[in-house]
Amino acid sequence: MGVQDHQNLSRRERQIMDIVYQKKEATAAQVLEDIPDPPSYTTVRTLLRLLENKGHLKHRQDGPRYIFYATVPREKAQESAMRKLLHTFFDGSKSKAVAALIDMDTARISDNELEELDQLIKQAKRRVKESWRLCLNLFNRPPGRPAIMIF
Amino acid sequence: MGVQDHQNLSRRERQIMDIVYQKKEATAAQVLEDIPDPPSYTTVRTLLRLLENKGHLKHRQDGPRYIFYATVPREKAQESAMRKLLHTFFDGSKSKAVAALIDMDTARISDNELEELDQLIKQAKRRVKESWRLCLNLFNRPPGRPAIMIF
DNA sequence: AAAATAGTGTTAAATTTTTAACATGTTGAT
DNA sequence: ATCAACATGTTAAAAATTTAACACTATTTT
Repeated sequence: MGVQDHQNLSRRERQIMDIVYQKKEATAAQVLEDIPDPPSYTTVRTLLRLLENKGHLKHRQDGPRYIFYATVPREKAQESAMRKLLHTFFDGSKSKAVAALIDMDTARISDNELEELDQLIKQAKRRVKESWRLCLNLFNRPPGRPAIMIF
Repeated sequence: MGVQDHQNLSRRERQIMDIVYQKKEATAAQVLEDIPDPPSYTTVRTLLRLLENKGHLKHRQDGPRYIFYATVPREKAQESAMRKLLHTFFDGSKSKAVAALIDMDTARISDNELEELDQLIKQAKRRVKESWRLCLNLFNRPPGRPAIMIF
């Protein structure tokens, strides 16, 4: 039990875990940079140690300093966070979530991101050629009924 | 300022807000039913009142009891929650989020949901016919380049 | 090598969160 | 109309979170 409950984290703990997940790994100083209403540096370190004691974080040494990373791998946390969001705001419906994503407008996008997107699109292309199950799954439809797909 | 920060909620406050959003509105008793590691009924009521004082909830009367609902409308909260998720786990990339949604497998789906999906698909169909801007937006691409879209 | 800098660990106080006992009012059934 | 059941409001104690001072160690700079 224990570890996995992203639920039972306190406010600060949650903020820190989010930062660590966002940055993949982080030092105390980096966390401090990103945390809202930042407390003192010492406080951040205390919280990091606390999270480590609770089993949510581990660290490796990098010269004199600690680099912290989550024990639950990003993909796992990602999925349960998405699941939670789906449940709380989209009645568990993936299609509704996709619809919301489509409607969202994003301000700007880096060249880096653009390149990643190209990769993703290429991958998706391949996968789609390979099988239609993705589409059916996306809309949770039984294989019998046809799904509509724009690509 | 103030209200909108879903960030600054304590653990219990967050749990309650999530339940209220998930159920659209809820009485103290209903919240108690859904809350993990449930405290006493009195405690739940205290928290609801607290959240109302802080401006996160309002209530209307239903006979003898209060029915609570969020002051920030569901769609708004939805969007900022999605944005937060995107930032924390998907490097701000909508396409990555969609990819993750596609890969997620859901256990089962109700007839009700199925019907809703049909509606959503029909709507999307219409919108797509109307404009390709949706697709471009989804992948954050400049209008020049052609986009690929899975639907 | 001494001083300054940047890190860690310990400890405990201040604050906030969480809890629930108790008092009170309102609805509904007998 | 009285009693039980079920609401709400007030209040304050208990627990947990949050904070940071202080002591110490290792690197880096002068």
